[in-house]
Amino acid sequence: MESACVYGQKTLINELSQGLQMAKQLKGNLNSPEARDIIQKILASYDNALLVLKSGESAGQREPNDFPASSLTESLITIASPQSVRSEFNQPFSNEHDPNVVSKKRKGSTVCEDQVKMCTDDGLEGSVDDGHSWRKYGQKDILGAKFPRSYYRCTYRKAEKCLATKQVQRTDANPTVFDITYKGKHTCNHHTRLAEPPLPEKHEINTTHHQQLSRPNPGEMLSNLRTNLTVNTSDFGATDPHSFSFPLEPFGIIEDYQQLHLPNDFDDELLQVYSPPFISPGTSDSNCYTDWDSSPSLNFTADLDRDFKF
DNA sequence: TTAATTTGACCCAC
DNA sequence: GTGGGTCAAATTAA
Repeated sequence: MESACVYGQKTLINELSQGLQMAKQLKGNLNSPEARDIIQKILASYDNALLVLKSGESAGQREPNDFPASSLTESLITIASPQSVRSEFNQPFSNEHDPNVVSKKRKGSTVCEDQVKMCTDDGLEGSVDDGHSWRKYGQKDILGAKFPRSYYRCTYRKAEKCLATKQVQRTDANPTVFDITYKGKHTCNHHTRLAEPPLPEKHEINTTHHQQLSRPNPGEMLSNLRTNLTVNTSDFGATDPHSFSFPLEPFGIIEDYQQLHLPNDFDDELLQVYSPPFISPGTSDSNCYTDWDSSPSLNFTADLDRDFKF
């Protein structure tokens, strides 16, 4: 069983590697700057996927079929459990979660909290959108961090007394990757497209169920990748150089979950709980993965109807 | 005109 | 005293 899973992961790595090589070949054949830019994004996406997979493999912390049913669609997303916040990029993020660092969190701020890691394709903080409307209320330089931390609160804080806040910080190692900490729960009714961000209590779902619902096997992932991951090369000249994407379709993601042969007793609530939260119309040109239990995971979402197929 | 962002100051925990 | 988090006035954008 386990060996089969390992085989599946190796296969996935091999296939991704092949795709990487193909993309490189394509890069050599296309001369337009736009095409090169787009292909560079393909390469970056593959690199990310390989990095994630290989890191998981080397760490040996997780079986290959432990990949959650997330989508590698627009952004690179990692969801860390509240107590185990650790960047796979090996850099500190929130001292609050480091047992070796004293927290200076204000008294009484016992709101629920959760963290995710997101990679935006354009590297813009504004691309980080989770379906909620946020208003920036502060920015601070953080000790030991290259980039300042931004503080956001719900736009409807006053109108609906919604106390949800989030902190967004660009990681040192990879400026296109953001560590995001959510604090508090949205009490407003202004979701634009998605369910709530993952909240701590939602991570407490029993492990068995968790694994059942979130572990597509690599073979299926690869199959989906082959079937659906396409790149339109027919209109390079007319396309915004930054518009290439593994398109992000929130409800497509839900469909992906369903494609993963989830158990029949998989209920809607849990489906929402494990739906990737960071999807927005404004950030539709990067890729994402979701990581449960601080382990790498990968899934390609793909309802692309492009011309080019790997 | 209104809403959002910026930024320095302030508050609080350590 | 230091550093993280928040406030609120000033500025900018829509």
